[in-house]
Formats: sequence, C-alpha cells, structure tokens
Amino acid sequence: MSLPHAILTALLERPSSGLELTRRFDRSIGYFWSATHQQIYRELGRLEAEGLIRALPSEQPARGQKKAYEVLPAGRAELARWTSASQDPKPHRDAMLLRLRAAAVVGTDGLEADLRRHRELHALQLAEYREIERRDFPPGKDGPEDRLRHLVLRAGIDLETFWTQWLDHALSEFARLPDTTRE
Amino acid sequence: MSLPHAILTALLERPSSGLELTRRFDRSIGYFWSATHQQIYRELGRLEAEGLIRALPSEQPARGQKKAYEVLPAGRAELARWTSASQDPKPHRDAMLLRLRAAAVVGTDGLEADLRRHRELHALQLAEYREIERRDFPPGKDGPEDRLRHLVLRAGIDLETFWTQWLDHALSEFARLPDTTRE
DNA sequence: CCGGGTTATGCAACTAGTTGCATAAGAGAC
DNA sequence: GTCTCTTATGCAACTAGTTGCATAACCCGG
Repeated sequence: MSLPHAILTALLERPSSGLELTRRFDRSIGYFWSATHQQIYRELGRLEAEGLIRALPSEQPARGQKKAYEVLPAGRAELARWTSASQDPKPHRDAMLLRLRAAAVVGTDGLEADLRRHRELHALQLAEYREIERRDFPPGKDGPEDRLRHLVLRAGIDLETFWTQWLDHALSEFARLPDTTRE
Repeated sequence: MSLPHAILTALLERPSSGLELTRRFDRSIGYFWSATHQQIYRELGRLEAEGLIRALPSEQPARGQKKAYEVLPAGRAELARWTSASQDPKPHRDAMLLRLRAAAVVGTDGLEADLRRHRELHALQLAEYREIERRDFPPGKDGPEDRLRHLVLRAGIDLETFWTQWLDHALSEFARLPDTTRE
C-alpha cells in the first residue's frame, strides 16, 4: 500500500499534474516504485478526496487541461507517519529464478536467449543510472537530502551491477551444461 | 502469472498435497516465489480443472484427508513452454527505498531503527541460505540439475549479502547526518 | 469419551495492480 | 474549416495477491 506515499513524495519534491507525475514515475521514482498513468490519476482522486492533496487553483479543471496538485499539511503528516512506521519487508518474486529452477526439471531449451536479453536490459538500465549519478550527484553536491537520494540511487546501481554479473555467471554455467540437459 | 508454473515445478520435483506444497513454499520455492496456502489450494483446483495435474488415486478425497497431486504430460508441456518463452522483467517495487526518498523530504525520524531491523532480517536470511548451500550442495554434487539449482541459490545468497552491506552503508550515512534532518 | 491442539482443506471478501479503451482540447497540415 | 496527431485525463473490467474465517478429521491428555 505504498503508491499514495510514492505520489506524496513526488508531489512534495515538486507540485505536478497527473501527466507530469507519470513522466517522473517513468524516470526516477518509478525505478523502485512503478505506476501507470491510470493508477496515478485514480490515486490522485483518492488523495484529494481524503484531503491530503489539493489541486492548485491556477488553471480551470476542464478535461484536457493540466491540473496540478500540491500536498497539504495532512498529506505531509501522513507521509512522515508512514515513513517512520516499522514495516516488514515484502517477499520478492523473481520469474527468471523460477524459470531457471523449472529448467532444471523440464530442460533449458530456449532459456539462454532470454538470459542474454535480460543481461543486456540490466546493462542498459545500469548505464542509465550511472548517467543520472554523473548528472545529479557531481562531487560536492552532498547536503543531507543529496546524501539520502544518492544512497537510493546507489542501491539501483549496485543491484543492476549485481544482476549483470549474475547473468554473466549463469550464461557461463549454461555454456558448460551437456547438450542433453537442453532437451 | 507465474504461480501455476511455480506449483508445476514443485510438483514435478515431488508430487505433494496442498499442505506439503505450502511447507515447501515456505522454504525453498517461496524464497523467490512466495504463496499462501489459500493461493495454493485455489491454484491446485484450477490446474486440475485444466487437466494439467491430477490427484493421486491412493487416498480418498474427504475433507481433512491428504490429497496429493502429480503433473500430467500436458502440465509438463505447459511448464516447458512457459520456461522457454521470452518474458520481460517486471519492474520491482521496494518500499524501503521509497521510504528513504520520502525521508529526504519529511525527515529521517524513526527510520533508523527499522533500517537496523531490516539489516538483521537480511543477515538471518543470508545465514539460512548458507546453511542450505552447505547441506544441499556439498563439493562434488554438481550434475547439470544441481548446477542450475545452485545458481538460483547463489542469487539468493548474493542478494542478501548485497542488502546487508547496503543497509550497513545506509546506517553509516545516517550516523553522519546532521540532527536537523532527523526532525 | 470429551476438550483442546494440530493437521489439512477450502471459500469469500477485499486490496492492489494491469489492460483496454474513451474523451476532450490544442496544434499544425493542407 | 476540418483532419489528424499529440497531450492530458479518466473509467471499467480484469487479474493477481492478501486477509479473515470456516470446516473437518485426527491425536493425545485426563
């Protein structure tokens, strides 16, 4: 139940319209909490109904018109509450690991190509993160907020590094498997 | 849409009843594809209705009686199809990273304790994985199936190692933050 | 023989996320 | 001026996962 809190965070960083939020979820925030524009609009409606955010009064709210939102004090309080409350880590699900385990039973046929493709996708994401790091965290930009945000980005960078390396390892193991295992 | 395939994999490794599957999902399979017993029973019903698995005829199917299932040829074929089909990686969601980003805006108050708790949970999981590795993959146990399963376990071990280290890093950054950031 | 815990199975309702499609305004092409 | 493309907003239906609870048999102590 974190989408509303992801939106509150984004809106506190900068008041935005639904579409602007969608764009930002495609870039930074979405890297660890993805959401589609449909989800975002629905949630904006709920948050407004609950009195946690409000539409900026500047523009008229006609359809096809930008409608920007800002966070109200109640919204900030709710985000602070949620952030500090103890939460259990959610179990993660990874389809690729499951497929590999299945492959041990039904054969590895066809898997190697997708392993290779995933490796490239992770490498691409890693390059993007590094570019963001270069742009947003030059040496010297290390105020408290910068440090926290940089920490989050580092997790992304290190995770993508991990996955590229692990997939390389997996591919090298594949190369050593006897052909019979591949069905 | 991978729960049915997780169940097919588990049943191919060993025919089981719903409860046995639940136990196995709490241990090995569930480490990368978790499921509750309610999900499992529901899915077993669907898989049986689709003709991918069948109840072993040994026991009578009364309530409170063990009912074990085995995979039919159609089920094995479906699992092989799914394993080899190309799939896009799902975007991951990580509430802790989101909370850290929120903390950069609303303050880090209360977060540090949970960071520490998560660090311990990851360390515990890591110890469990290492124990499984010691028990299930002694030197010499390296047939093709073993190699694949070991690869999956290695991902788990390396991920938990990564998270413990990253959380240590995060905690050391917290120690250096000025008190004002902590609200 | 009965009362409480454990094993085993399962339904129903709810919450969260995804997919498909609809609507409307403005911008520029011709 | 109207056609089409892009921007912007949003509803509805569906799929997957979670939570809460119900049922029933067996097992063991007293």
